[in-house]
Amino acid sequence: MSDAISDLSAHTGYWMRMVSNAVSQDFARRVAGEGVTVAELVFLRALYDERSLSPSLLAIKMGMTKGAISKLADRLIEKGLVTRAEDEADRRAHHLALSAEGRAKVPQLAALADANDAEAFGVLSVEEHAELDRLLRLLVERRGFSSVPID
Amino acid sequence: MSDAISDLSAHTGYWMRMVSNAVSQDFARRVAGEGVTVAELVFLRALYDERSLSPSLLAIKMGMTKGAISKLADRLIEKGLVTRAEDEADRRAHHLALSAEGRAKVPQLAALADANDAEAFGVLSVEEHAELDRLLRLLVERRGFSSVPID
DNA sequence: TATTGTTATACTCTATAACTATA
DNA sequence: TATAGTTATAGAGTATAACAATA
Repeated sequence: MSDAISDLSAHTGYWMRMVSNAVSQDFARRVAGEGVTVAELVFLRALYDERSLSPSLLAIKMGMTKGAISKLADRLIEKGLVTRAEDEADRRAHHLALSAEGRAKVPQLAALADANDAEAFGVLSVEEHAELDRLLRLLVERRGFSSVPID
Repeated sequence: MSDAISDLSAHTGYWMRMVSNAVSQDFARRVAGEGVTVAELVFLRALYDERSLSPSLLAIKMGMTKGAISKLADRLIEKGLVTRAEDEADRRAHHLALSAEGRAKVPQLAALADANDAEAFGVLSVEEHAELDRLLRLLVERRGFSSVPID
């Protein structure tokens, strides 16, 4: 028929995608129960440590475009979790912040993230889990990956 | 302000998504140069070892729905890489197969996959790379993950 | 002119379900 | 009735660029 070529499963990237996607999809299902997507969770989490952030800063922080931030913000404002205000000095600038409801929701979402990670990687021994962490951080460091990952 | 909660970067899943998405996006860019998406590549690769496959079997093999397979097939037929034929015995059934052009393209795409994996994980030592592989396969096995991952 | 944000467009992947044709 | 496939619809993420308002 045709020449034998390397199977997709010969690649580390193949297994990495399989694990990452499965874990992310589990996570997406969990947070969907709280009425948000994973991207929205990251957005809310980024605002949790700040009084407010501009769309531009948030875009850099999340590794997304300004346009994507606008859409996300629209949805979260619609859900009552985020507020948008104009800057008084520079009237081009906006301030995005958590509403009281949004701020209350972040710890619940963080607990879901804890639970998801525990379930996903709890099948590894403590040593294996630590080694996996080390290797992943090593890759991020050596390859220069950045930005919060969004699925 | 608010209670301190665990940072997203405390989770293995966070780093896994970051690495996986970066590697997948690199890969997507590479194969885009050949005019296909990653999902299309997996589709073509699945047909490479067979004379033909039904949409149903392909859906199971790729972990996708029949509807998604239909759309993918439409695009690949449009690109001249795949053919669709009716079964003579059971006129509900279809046969999806690689065109000559499609069959010629798979080894090129496989070479891109090889190169992408080498670049992505070449920053690890041979031992570290092997250990990462082992841990990922362990997770797939113990958690029962399945289906080809599509980004 | 440059910058801040929003809006518009388009494409991919995903999921569900309605629908057609055939068995 | 059940099965094989296609088609329709909708939501989410991504990317690019056009656009309005302000500096």
